[in-house]
Amino acid sequence: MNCSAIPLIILVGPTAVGKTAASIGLAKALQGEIISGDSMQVFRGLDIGTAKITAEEMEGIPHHLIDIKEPWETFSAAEFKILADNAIADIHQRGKVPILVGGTGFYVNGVLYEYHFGESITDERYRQQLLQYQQQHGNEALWQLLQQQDPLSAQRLHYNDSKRIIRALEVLHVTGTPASQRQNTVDKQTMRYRTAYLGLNLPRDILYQRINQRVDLMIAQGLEQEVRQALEHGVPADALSMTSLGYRQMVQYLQGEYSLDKAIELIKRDTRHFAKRQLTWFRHDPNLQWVEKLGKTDAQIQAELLQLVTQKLGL
RNA sequence: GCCUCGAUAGCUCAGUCGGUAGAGCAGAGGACUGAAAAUCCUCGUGUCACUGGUUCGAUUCCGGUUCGAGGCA
Repeated sequence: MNCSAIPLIILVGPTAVGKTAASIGLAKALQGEIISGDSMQVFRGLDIGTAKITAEEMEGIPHHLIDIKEPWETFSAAEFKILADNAIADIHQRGKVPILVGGTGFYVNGVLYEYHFGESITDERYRQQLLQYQQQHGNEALWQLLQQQDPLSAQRLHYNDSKRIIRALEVLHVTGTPASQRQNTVDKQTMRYRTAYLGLNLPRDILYQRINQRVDLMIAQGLEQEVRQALEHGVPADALSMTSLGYRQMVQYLQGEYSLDKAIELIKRDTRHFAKRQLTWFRHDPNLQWVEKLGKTDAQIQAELLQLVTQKLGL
């Protein structure tokens, strides 16, 4: 699909860096609409723990791909790509500027670059079988299975990365072709849209401080109650949405695995780890232009972002 | 005041029968093709509290000092 004529702004950055606030400024200045590029804000009812933007904070700017799934449903990068493409086309047709904002690097890449996800291919039962096999025979035996059936994929995957090994086996099982053959090599020279790709960043220690503070704020806002309600409303404790930061630890706390203090500490730590992984993902993208927030006012940051957009897209 | 125990990585601690040290956590770097807030890989960091002594050599043994914990008066 060639959409390369459509202009797109993408704003990324680690969690808690301040993407949300910055995105509103951009949208206002550019007649934009926002598409959330976030794997967890798609779930209804998960507001506090995902730091979801509130109606007031939106300031009238339309937001897409937030609250589109129930918390017991699943979601994927491939589905995100389809929905995001549709939203971008729709926004563009109405004469507005699409702005993709989020921290899920994999989702962003699916929209930005040509990833061949293919048709829907999952087989829950086969996955369960493999999981059982893994529990009985261990990680290396599972890897051996892949080594026999798709040596190329096996070579790329560490034998402990059982999640990806299971996926590779599943792909082969369902489609009959090895994952290594279905996957294309991504050419980062070619972006699918006419894109201004921007990243917001802060020095690590300041970012970590903000994360710690934000977790405290989430607790004060009633994260515990939000998780309790989700569970009461029938969201399984092992649902995809409950594996995310904040929810996973709260569920374990509520199940009596450890104290609330311990849960808070773990949420902070795991969120710091997450921010670090996000940085690793974004850092190596040749198309991403960084804006350092340190020592600048919101207005200065805004001006800098706008300047980069103008430079790139001529908007 | 006396006695006992402790002082080793940012934190919690292990260890060296004398040859300058190691785990976990924190932290750093990396991977990522339909679970990605997931999953996985790699990696340091030290005046071994201070100060004398014994010794070829002391973080390790002995003495003293400081700090901390407990006990006895």
